[in-house]
Amino acid sequence: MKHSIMKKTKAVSPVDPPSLAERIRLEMDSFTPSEKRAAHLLLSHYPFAGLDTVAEFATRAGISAPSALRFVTRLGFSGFPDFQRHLRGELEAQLLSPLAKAGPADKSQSAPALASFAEAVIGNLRATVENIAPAEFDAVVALLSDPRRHIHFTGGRFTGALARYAESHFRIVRSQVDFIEGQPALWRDRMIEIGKKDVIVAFDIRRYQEDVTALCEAAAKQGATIVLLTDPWLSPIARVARHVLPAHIVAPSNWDSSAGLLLITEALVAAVTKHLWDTAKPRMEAVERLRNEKP
Amino acid sequence: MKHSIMKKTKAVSPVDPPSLAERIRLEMDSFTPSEKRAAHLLLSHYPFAGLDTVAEFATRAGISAPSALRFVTRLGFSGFPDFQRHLRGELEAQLLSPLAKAGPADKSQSAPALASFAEAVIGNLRATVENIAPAEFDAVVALLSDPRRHIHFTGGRFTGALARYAESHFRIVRSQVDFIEGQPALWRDRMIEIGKKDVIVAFDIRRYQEDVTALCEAAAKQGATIVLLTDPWLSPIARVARHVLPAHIVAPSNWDSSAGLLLITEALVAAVTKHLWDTAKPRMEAVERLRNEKP
DNA sequence: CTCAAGGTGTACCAAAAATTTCATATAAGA
DNA sequence: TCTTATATGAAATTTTTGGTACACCTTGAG
Repeated sequence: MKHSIMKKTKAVSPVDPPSLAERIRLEMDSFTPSEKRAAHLLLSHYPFAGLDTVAEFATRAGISAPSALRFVTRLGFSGFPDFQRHLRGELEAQLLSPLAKAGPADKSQSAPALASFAEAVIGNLRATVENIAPAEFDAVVALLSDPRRHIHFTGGRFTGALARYAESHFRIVRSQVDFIEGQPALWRDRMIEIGKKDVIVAFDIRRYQEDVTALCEAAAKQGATIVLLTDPWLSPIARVARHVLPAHIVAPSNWDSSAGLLLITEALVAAVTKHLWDTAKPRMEAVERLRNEKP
Repeated sequence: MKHSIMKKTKAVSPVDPPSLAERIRLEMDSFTPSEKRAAHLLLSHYPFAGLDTVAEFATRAGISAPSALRFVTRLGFSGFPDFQRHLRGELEAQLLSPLAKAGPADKSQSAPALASFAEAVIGNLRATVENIAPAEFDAVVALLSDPRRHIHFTGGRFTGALARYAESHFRIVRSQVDFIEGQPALWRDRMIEIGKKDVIVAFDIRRYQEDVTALCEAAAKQGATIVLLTDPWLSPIARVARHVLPAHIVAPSNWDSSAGLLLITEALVAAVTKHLWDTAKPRMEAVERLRNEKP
């Protein structure tokens, strides 16, 4: 009972944790006079008043150090440092949740390349989310969560890396996952294996690559389901795709930004992992175990 | 007299920005290696990392207590307690100004998976930008723009894809670019070629991979310059890295998000492309031409 | 008015933290 | 290559802090 409060160092429960302040308010009338003084000080400058030394805290509360000690002990802490740790923990959790904070104004001037680039990318992400129908997203999640399906990832010269990134995650979450190189010579023969049970997840943005298009068209002809991650102008693959998830890609650069594609990818990974958690968890544990037994 | 503590730290200027964090970012390149580590730790968990004891702070930063002391002294504080007082002061001012902001009423529940995931990622990007010293970023840009250097990209099982992504862009912008596979068997022999003229750009986030670390250590020993893209907890590679660019990676998922790493990567690509434009442009045109003449 | 029974503060001690010292390692300069 | 300057950490030292024992109040019941 006593120290049940402190275990919560990182529990990150969805509901706001019962702040210490709240508890103090509740128990206020059961406190001794000195304790009340301490409580009032703490509540009036919560939680900063408690971050000083005991001596400081006691003085400001108008009591003696031992009384301050007794106060925190009574709250269930094992000592003053323990009490402070808790306060800091609360503070950190509170400050981190609305981390949008983002310093105001001024820095834009000195804003180096990185900052302005980031703002553009953030704009892309927002626009990307806006333009994707939740239903479409959910449908893709359901598709990729179907254990009977075989999932193939592929992409172009730049986006191929994203396809790899996706594959390396899905490979752990579920079985029947692989990566197909874009060059026709490398997939021509595998195409015979592709059928209705297969899903192709293709990444393709402008300067659309003919070989990736060819791959998807061939697969579609065999009855495979195509999921396309592309830009707002839509890769020609869209013609044969069942699901299309477009991402905004324009950035203050000579190159396009793939951040939106990565966002969708990671969101899909997260959603599918959650969806398949019962089977994914053991798989992930098994992978961990295999990695750790280093010969 | 009693309450003097609360007000002492704030220089009640109407504009509050001279945050310590900002100053640290500015002076970053004038720091010694140990000081940089301390600075990175502090910035990545600002300001909470500094609220512990010196010993704790030093350990987490991977340096000794005296070095931590020297760091805060260098920042102009008379000692560690003084430094902590300042941090608390900033924190209090910051938390009190937009009072009652953080409405605990969160709509995250009703928001679709993609949207809430995007918000978290955007938060990560902002935090990432905040915590990278412009000077550090610029230094890396200069390094990667040096045509006499040979650039090698590498990464772990997930981040390897990002390294590939980086490589596929830089390869077009400049010469002397390649990708090194993480497994020791694949790079052992190449290591003889690595020397002072080489730059290793390593991607490594938690569940840090031993083989990537080994690669970097070996390369560093040969005199190569290491650039590290990692998370705020810093991969062990940081010990041998000349430049460290940390990205926030925590997302509402069972997996970490690499969006911050991608952001940095793309910003680097953009900056280097611009920097080398005179030589990059002809290269890019040549690549286009070669691609188009499809036999 | 006396006498418990908590409540509180003073004085002291032990523990922990901050800081200084100094030898060693590392990088810069000649 | 040899020096010199600088950076760094282990260990010793000093200072501060948290914690405790105990005596002194205060209060309320008999």
